[in-house]
Amino acid sequence: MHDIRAIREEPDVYDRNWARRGLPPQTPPILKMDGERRAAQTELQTLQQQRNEKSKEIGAIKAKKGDAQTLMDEVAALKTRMTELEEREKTLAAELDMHLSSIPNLLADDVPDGKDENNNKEVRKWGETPRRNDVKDHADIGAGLGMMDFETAAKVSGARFVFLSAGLARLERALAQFMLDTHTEEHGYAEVSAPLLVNTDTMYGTGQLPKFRDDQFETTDGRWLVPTAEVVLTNLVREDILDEDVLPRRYTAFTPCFRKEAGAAGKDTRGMLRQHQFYKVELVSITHPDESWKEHERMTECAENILKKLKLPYRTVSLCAGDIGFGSMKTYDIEVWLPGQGRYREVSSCSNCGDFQARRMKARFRPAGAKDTQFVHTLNGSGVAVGRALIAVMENYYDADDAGIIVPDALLPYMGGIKKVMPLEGIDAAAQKGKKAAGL
RNA sequence: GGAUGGGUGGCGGAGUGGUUGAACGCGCCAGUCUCGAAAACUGGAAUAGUCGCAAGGCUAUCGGGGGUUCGAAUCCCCCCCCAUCCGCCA
Repeated sequence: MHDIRAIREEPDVYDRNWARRGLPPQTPPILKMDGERRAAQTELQTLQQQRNEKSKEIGAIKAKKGDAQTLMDEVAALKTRMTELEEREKTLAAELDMHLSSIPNLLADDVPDGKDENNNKEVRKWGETPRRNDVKDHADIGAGLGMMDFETAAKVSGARFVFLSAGLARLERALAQFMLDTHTEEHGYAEVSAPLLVNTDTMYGTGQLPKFRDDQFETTDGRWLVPTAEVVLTNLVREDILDEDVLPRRYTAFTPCFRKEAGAAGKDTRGMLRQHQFYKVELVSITHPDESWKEHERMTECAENILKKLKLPYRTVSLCAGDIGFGSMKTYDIEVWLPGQGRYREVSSCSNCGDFQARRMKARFRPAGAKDTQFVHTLNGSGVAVGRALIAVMENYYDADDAGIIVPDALLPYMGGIKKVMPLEGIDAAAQKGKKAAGL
């Protein structure tokens, strides 16, 4: 959400910035609505003032048992116009609000120009990505293990769901726990177990609504399944006025995420890369406005650290203007190397939203000794997507000799003594026939 | 799901139609006193919008939305939320 007063003052700044995202000038219609709204409001307030004054007089006259009929008629006469103005003001305000809340955040100056992901700028790269001949894609590896079953998931739930079992399920859980422990014990994030169903105001606060309704699962009682823990963790400070010294606040949570993937028809249909439901460990920081850029770098490093500990090759890219998310001023995507695909794929996205979400949520802090409040800055990042990290572990740690997956050192403490996830007995034949995974 | 009781300023808590933006208490800020502090005393302080160069004015806000009325925190209707009890349940 943007500050309408700031837009009034420098509409050009806004239009120029939004143009980088490919938007046509937005401020002319905004300023027009705003002007009309204020005109209606001013006239209405004048009439309200008259009404209040006269009503007060009536009260005084009646207290003395006088006759106030003339005044009462006068006030009654104001009503038609007042009702008219009230409605006009309300309609215009709603329109303006709808318009404003559907416009994306301003971009930071150092966001690279560009139309789509091809223009993203690599900022660093970590790890070796040797060419190998014995690579396999995670869906094949999973089938070979007998622990990844899309057919049954389709029967039970539909497309874009999966059953994991045995060692793979355990590996997924180990990943989540490892990430959570790292963020809480080494990176200073507070662990939170949070609601997964949220109300409309909450979804509005972080920017999923009103614009991205079609991407969300809505319940029959008007609630929404969270598409990411960012939603709940960020809304933790909604409508709060925090003391300055409690900033920054850092939260982490391990949750399922639910997404309709409405715009992704036909994309990534193979394997479990893009699902309606997946696990993710999320990082959220609430900071002082002066600290958010530093925090953005720090958060990105925290996410990268997970991949380093897992010894998974990755690169970090700065998203270009055309690829950056709605609420973000600047975003780093961390992409992990997937040998099976021979390319890097996103496992984390770290964004600084500035005060964009804070405005929507009315999340503020009071600078020490100050009378007025200021909006906090909010940041979110995946630390990291568990499902995709599992894919990366499977493909990078695959041992072609025995079709097993070597457990990365960092995960050993969480695997109950399992050092390698091996195919289930008799699985080869079943897998080749396309039969249901033997582990289920 | 059923029943009952509630939602008022940072907090507690008054207030059932007319200068109530809202008593009182706590907390908070400034000052007096003090070497300094505490206590005591005095004063100050809501949020948003809007008009104005400014000083300042005005409007709205007592869970949310409608309604009655010249006038609503106070009356009526709908909704939401919270608490307790019953039922159900991991």
